[in-house]
Amino acid sequence: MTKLNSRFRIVLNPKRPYDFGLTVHKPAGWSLFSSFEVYENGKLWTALHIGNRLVGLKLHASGRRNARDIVIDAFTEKKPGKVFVNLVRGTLRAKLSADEDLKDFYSLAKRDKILTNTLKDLYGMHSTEDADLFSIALLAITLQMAPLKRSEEMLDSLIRNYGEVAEFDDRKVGVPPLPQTLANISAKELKSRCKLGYRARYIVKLAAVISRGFPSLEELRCLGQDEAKNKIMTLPGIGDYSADIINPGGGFPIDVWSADVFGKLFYGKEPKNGRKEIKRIKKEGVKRWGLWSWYAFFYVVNDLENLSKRLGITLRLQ
DNA sequence: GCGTCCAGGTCTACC
DNA sequence: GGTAGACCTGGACGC
Repeated sequence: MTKLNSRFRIVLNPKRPYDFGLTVHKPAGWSLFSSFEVYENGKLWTALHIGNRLVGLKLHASGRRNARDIVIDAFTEKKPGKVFVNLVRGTLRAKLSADEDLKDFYSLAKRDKILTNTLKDLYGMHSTEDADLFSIALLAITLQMAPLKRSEEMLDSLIRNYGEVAEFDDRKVGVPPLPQTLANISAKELKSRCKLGYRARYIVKLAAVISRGFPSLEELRCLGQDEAKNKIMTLPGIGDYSADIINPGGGFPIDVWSADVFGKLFYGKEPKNGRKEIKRIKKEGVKRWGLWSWYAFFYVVNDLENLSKRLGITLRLQ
């Protein structure tokens, strides 16, 4: 448990449209930085590592509905200097996509029979960047070959057993372990303590590779979508699907579940064998939405219930 | 209660 | 370059 008693405030003025609630607390239940974060009455308490320091965050929106700022109270163990405050500001500005312009995506979505149905519910929702490469890679690996409930149990167990707890503002938020922590744990121990199965050896190898030095999410973003994906796929246990989840440049991560969803949306029926149809459905999505494929995926899976009603089809929820 | 099947992929060996 | 088979665990299902 790390007590974070020093506090400073950052205010971000995001590019409009920007819906704070939808962006930091996605309708599909995706967390911003940690599965242990808390969202109550329009406020989010979360935590992550920035520049090797644990930082607790309390975020809320302020101002008129169409001109709202993001107000962030940041908590650290020791009083930060000006350089660190600027680092936190820049990091959060990027991770919260405060400078992102969605004009081209909305222009595409308004002309698309599927996406146009999502705009009413999700207008102003931005995709956000995960806390760090290792955190999102852990999520991707625990999602492999497991129902969502089991994936959540594996990830929660990793955080409870090996993660850190940030205590600030009368809240406690667990954050995923650092790669250097898991690089020194045996796969056997990890497997039995966190019920990870064969994924344990991937995670230990992955932790070793990242802790020895690997481009950060920020650096991968600068490489461009294809080059970043090729680089990410060199990581142990990370294949095509997981790389599309991790890639900060975006991807179209189709697995068996989403193959059912997009199969219905594209062809009107669920594929008979989802696993065999993944390639075809992925190709269709990328052809249809191009550079905005990730955003299209993101808007569809966060609006399944409403899409089901509007299109008159049953889309399997997560 | 017990056995079998299989799930929101990836890797490896083999052809 | 393509593909079958192995890989953990736990819930669903049939008996």
